[in-house]
Amino acid sequence: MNATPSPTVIDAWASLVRTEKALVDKVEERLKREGFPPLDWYHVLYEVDRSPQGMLRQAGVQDRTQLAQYNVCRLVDRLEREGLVERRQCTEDGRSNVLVITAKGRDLRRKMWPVYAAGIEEHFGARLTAEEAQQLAGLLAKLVAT
Amino acid sequence: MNATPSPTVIDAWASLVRTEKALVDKVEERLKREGFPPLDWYHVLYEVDRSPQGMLRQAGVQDRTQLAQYNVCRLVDRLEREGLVERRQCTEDGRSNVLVITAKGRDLRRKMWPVYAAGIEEHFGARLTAEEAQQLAGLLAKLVAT
DNA sequence: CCACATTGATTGCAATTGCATAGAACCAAA
DNA sequence: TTTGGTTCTATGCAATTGCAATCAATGTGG
Repeated sequence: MNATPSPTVIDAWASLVRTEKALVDKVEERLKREGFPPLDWYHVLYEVDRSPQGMLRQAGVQDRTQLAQYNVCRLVDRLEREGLVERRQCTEDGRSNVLVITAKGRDLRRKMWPVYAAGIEEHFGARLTAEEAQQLAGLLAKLVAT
Repeated sequence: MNATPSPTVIDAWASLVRTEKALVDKVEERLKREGFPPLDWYHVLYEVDRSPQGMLRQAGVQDRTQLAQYNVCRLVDRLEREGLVERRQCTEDGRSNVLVITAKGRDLRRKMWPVYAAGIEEHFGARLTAEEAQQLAGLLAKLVAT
């Protein structure tokens, strides 16, 4: 049913996996070097922050970040412990939490961004033209079509 | 020194990170479903297997897989415990280990490949033409140039 | 309304990973 | 050949992740 992939495809796959890891490692390392928490913290804060009223259900975070449910749960534990988000009861669904970003959370996100951005630019943006970046995004988009 | 990336670049970056994770998760899930160990096991076995005489130093594994040094060490512990590779003293360098793949290791790798391959094909290969795959690999290659 | 499957969140326990360090072998320069 | 730096591997300990349940709230079909 599924034929074995062509060498071209295998090569492209390997490039994808290796390159992504190499780049993320470099970007993460920069964040760590500057004393910031891991990228996942940023991504969660970002998703909550950009949601209406700075609120988002845990399940929403899960969808947007692709983290496993129990990982979201425990990452939120940590964020909450640090005072970066709050968990509130959801009025519409008794099972859900609504996460609310705090001023401290917003502030951390704001401070992380320039460092994250510099990493993206150095290792990624600076190596592609605008057309190439678009082309890349276009190709990647084809891979997640439903 | 590092300007903030353009929206196009940020979008492409986000696509890269998200897409890679989504695809790897799907492929890993298939392996798990069929009772196989994680992808990293495969990658290590693969690298050792394809090296001359089925031997490779641990440091070589580290270079090729981009795993952290201590992770290679402990992953090799597990592989060794399962009888998939052996650690031997390196005759040329007293610090090094040489990993040797066993028959069992080769066998596992061989059995994992069709499952891995089917995952690559389903989630990746089948969604791209040969030209697109090449294009993608080309773009990714630009990102790791020294 | 009553099962019964589903969804959202949590948690105990085991496995893995990250961090910091150690220690041995090698290497290069004086 | 001694000193000091670097490479390669290993490990104790803490943090994170994965797995497999559990539990409560919803939703659904009869």
